[in-house]
Amino acid sequence: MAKPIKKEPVMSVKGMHDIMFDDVHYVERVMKEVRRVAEFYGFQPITTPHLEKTELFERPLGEESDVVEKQMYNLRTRGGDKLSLRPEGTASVMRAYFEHGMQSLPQPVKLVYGGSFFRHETPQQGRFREFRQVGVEIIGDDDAINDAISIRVLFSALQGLGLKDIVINVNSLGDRVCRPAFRKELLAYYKRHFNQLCKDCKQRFKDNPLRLLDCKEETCVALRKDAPQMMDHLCEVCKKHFSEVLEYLDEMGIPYFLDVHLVRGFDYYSKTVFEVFEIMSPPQVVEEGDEQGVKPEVATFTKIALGGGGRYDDLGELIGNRKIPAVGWALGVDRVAELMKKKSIKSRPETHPKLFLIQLGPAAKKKSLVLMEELRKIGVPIAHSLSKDSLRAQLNIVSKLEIPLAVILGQKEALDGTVGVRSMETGIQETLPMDKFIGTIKARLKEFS
RNA sequence: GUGGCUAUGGUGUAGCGGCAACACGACAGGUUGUGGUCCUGUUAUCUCGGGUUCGAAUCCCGAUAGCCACCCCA
Repeated sequence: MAKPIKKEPVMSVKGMHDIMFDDVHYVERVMKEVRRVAEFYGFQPITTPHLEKTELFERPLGEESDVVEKQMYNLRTRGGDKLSLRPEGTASVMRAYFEHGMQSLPQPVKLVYGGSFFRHETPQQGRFREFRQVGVEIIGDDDAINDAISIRVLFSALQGLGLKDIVINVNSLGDRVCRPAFRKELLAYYKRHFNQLCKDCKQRFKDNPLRLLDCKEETCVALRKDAPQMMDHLCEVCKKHFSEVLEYLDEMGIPYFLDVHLVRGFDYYSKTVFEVFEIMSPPQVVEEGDEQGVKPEVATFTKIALGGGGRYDDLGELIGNRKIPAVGWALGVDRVAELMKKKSIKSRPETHPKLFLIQLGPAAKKKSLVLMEELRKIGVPIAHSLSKDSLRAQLNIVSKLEIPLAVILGQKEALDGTVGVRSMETGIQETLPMDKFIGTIKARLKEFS
């Protein structure tokens, strides 16, 4: 009388997704393109572990920051070590820099990295708990040319991926010399207007005052118009640095906007900060006859944040107890991949097979294993369905896959030492001796390329 | 963490209190080696648990999950 127990099928973890089929090619293409451009500019690849000591992230990201406070996947080992799944890449790369004595290499050290990162937050469009980032870091030199080069790589990689409407917003956050004074003035200003702030901003006022500047609430936007700007408070060093960055960008013809309200999430940034966006066209009229489809407030330009970064001259001290200037950025790979797909940009060069290998009978099946390997060696992509034995079922698949040539290797052919080559379009089939097959097939394939 | 919306085969949907339907896909076959069409069959305890009712996929409550937005961020 035992009640049948219904087992819930095991599902993937919330916010962590399977990436399948062509989507994998998109993700890989983004990673590869960034790496290709970066390596051209002298960056070297690095891969760091997914798990790090929790403390590596605690100070650099800001112990009050949301990421550290509630978004990190923390775990404790049997030995009692506190570890975390990495929520971002810069701290790890910086750690590696010190750990492997990269100070003794010619400076700056230029590194490119990529992989999965983890944040425990509520998933929504374009934001998952496991997400992929690719990024670069230039460590050990404070010259503004490094800021510019890093942006150069970012921009070129996105262009190389076929994204045309890329815009870079830049700003300077000042440094330890000038930012405290600015912060004080900012707080004083907002203290006077505290009552007009939205609920969230009242919280920001306490936690992260710089963030007051990029609230989207109407009253706060109005308020910030008269708010003090970092730009007016930069010290001489920061001012010079920033204007040099802009000069280099001008020189390279990289389009950018000065966004004086741009701030970034992590504590470790100083001086230059930037974000990269794709400008989306105004939304099209939804469909004819759907009069309610167009909302006027939506009919403006929208932009999608793809990545961002900046300079972090103080991070070295937090991680390696040495002041090491650095600049870098990270790109949201999943977002870029999604965007490319939406824009019908190809994920990879065409490798769709033009040949399908059909086998019939045990002897042919074995021979086809050898034949496939020969084709692979000469670089001919091929499709097959070795687990199906009926000729009809196999031909059916050839049709569905829209493959122009079927190579038929059956019991008879196996005995004769021949293969049949059938054109799916015309139905014409010729029989080739096996030893001539490899030579002939290359020529035949040219018809379809 | 806070809110809104949704939940029917592998996928996309219909049914809105009375036998769960359709399309696509997948698989098998239509007399043992020649495809696309066609035909047949197979593919669902209507997310789960309670309640209302003679009767629930349908109405109500709860759970769970997913999506979207806020916060935050890439």
